Amino acid sequence: MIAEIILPLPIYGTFSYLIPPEMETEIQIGSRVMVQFGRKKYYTGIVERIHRETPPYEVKPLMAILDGSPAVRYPQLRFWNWISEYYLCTVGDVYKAAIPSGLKPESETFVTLNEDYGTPEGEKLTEREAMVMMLLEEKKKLRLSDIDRELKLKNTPAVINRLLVKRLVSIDEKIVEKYRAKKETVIELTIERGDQDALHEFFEKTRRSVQQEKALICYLDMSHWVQPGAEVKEVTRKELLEASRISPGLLRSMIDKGIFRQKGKQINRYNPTGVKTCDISPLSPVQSEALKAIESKFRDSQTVLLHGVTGSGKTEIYMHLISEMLKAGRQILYLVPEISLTTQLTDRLRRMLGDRLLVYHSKFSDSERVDIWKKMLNTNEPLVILGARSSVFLPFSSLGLVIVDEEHESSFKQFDPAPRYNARDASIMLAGMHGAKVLLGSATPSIETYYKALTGKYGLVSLNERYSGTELPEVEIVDMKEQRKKKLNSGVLSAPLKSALRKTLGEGHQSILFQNRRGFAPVVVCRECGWTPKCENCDVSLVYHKSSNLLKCHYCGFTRTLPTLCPACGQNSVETFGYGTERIAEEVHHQFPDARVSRMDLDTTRNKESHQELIEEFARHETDILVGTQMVSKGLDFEDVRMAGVINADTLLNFPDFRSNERAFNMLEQVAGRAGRRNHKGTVLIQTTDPENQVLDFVTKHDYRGFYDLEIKEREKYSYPPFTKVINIYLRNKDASAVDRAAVVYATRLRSIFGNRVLGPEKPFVSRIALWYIQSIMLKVEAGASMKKVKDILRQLYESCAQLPDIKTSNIYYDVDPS
DNA sequence: AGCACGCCGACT
DNA sequence: GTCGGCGTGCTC
Repeated sequence: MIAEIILPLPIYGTFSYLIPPEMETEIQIGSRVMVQFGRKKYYTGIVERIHRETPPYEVKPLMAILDGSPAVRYPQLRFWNWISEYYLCTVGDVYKAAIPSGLKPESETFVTLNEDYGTPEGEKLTEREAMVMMLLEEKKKLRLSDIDRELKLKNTPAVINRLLVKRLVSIDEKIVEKYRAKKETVIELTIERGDQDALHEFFEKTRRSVQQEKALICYLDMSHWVQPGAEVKEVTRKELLEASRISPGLLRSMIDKGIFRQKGKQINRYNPTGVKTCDISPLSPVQSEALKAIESKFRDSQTVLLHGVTGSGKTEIYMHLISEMLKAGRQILYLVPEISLTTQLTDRLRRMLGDRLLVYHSKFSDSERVDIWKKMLNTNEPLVILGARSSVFLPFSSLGLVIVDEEHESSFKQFDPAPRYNARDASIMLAGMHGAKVLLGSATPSIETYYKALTGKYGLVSLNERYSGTELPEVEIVDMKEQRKKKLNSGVLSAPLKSALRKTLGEGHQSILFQNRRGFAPVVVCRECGWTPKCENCDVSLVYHKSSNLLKCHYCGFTRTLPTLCPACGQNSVETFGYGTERIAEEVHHQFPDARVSRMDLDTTRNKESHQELIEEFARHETDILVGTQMVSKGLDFEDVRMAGVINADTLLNFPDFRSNERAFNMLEQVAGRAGRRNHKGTVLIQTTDPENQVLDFVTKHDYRGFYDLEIKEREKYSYPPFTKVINIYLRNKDASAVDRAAVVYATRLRSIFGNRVLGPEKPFVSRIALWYIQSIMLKVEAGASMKKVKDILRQLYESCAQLPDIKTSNIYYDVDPS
């Protein structure tokens, strides 16, 4: 029998392996298997299909089946295939993204120094061989990939092969296990429960030591040992040490005395220990009406859009729906943008759900993710998964409901690497496979979603009233041209923004300032000759970061120092211009020396906790003014925030693509939503040089519908989604002119099939990233057209062009439904 | 994506 | 000759 195996590679199709007879009974669809691929590599693959058609080539046997039962459920495999077809990538790409790497160990080549041989005197080594030997003498054993990285050599395998022939090194191919089960030490008494005499004896033994007695009492208390009827509760070493405040040495001596014994126990990381759950708060009349409406719409539509203004209490409605679905015994997927996975939301859900809540996102360690995966595989219980985009891949057993909060968020779309999927749309497909319902929630629904809701494809429920009856914030547009003319602004802060900050500060409230740019100064230029620092790998200018005194590339991470003398003309005339969050925070601090100013952007939230810490500090009102990027516009709901300022709306409004208006409107509405929650009307100030811009007008009036009506006309007029489907085709090459030629050829061929549905080729916004030159072609197909046909044509076209000179050396990839 | 293989120019 | 760089093709 033959098994078709999905491997974690960007190659189309599956690979056939022979199932050894002894594995025939054990193997199942979805099983994890270890296979040899090529001469030396071993990969973990997934069984997609089992059949008896012997292929016309030689097949290798499966090495092993890794688990007793499948690690991937059947509906998931269907889902993977759908993603790979719809988003035009390989199933291997989907597999790579879907499963935590701890579940897919693979082999690595290790190189060891051959001690017996040493370095023979007469033997001549080439320069590169000598370098490898030097490194090995220091480290003895290295991964092949480490040698590559350390020495920055090319073609390392060739060097290693020669050393191998000279018998100076040996290599071995080892399968590296990345998952570590978490172990915990549990403490228990060495006696039977109920043996009063023995217990008494223990007290005698510890009588001379206050500390030891304390430890014993503490244990008895924590384990409910002497409570009649109560079950003995497990006490971990850590808990006991913490509660009794005894030293580890003391515990050790009690173990030696034979009072306690300790044992290791594998635990699951996800387990929140014993959280008490409490009832959910009742809904307001408006909310219950909305809930009823949602439930009734679910009768005819799989997907319902809940359009509710900020602060209308959508979360409470979600909670009631979740509770109902749990009662029905089904699982719930609650999708949120990564950034809104704050403790605020998690704690709230935890209080209601206790350990029926599992949280899953990218800041978790891989082993933690494996634990959640395993937990879900081993259970059919009703559970709630709260997670970011990638949680659509978890092994649900019976999904009953998907909630996509902030459904308009572009971060639900993955852009790089493949699979370039949209978790919102994918989750709707996934729900379909499980017979589940989907609730999309947003204050500013995406144009596509709202269109589907208005045309009846989705059910629509609107919540127009804020829960507490708070009015929406007052928005003021500040004309920066006028400010500049009248010389009213100092730096980036206009007079009205400054006075609003002062007023808010004076009243003891908090403010948020939004600027969509990190770093100190985005423009660095030589006053004399116009030289400006560029990234060596990308087609972008470097941004000056003051705290590290470095010029940084925001695309590939390249850095260099800020030169004191201009590298082009040698003059002492390099200057920085423009404002990033770092500089704004500095300026605000300068203007308001008594205010506590904090900054929240990618640079200040690099590690797992710092994002949380900044938010908590802000929540405790230890910060008066918070300056930040996108991050400050999401999931920060604090009562004390009365003012939100947008430093510069221009970049937002002038972005060169069809979603620019939508993005700007959503962004600004969202920033506005931060100001004035619960009974207090807030103020929003938007600085711009284009105060007449229509988008701003709609933001001022908080008029989503007005914005939508205008935008949908534009989309129709210029044939953009939802009236068409967009597929962006990217070509990548390290050679700039080759990629240009390839793109022209490709676009010409596309045009001969699709006519004026093809736009481009053109250089994307950033036309070179990490040494790759990029060209893009846009394909717009009528919404009603058969996507299967389109995709078949694209695949055929690719195959017919693949051997053409410049295309052959280029990489081609697709972005379906770009965001 | 790796990885091997084979071609080609540079250099002893 | 040998070394190192790089393009090409294959992997069940």
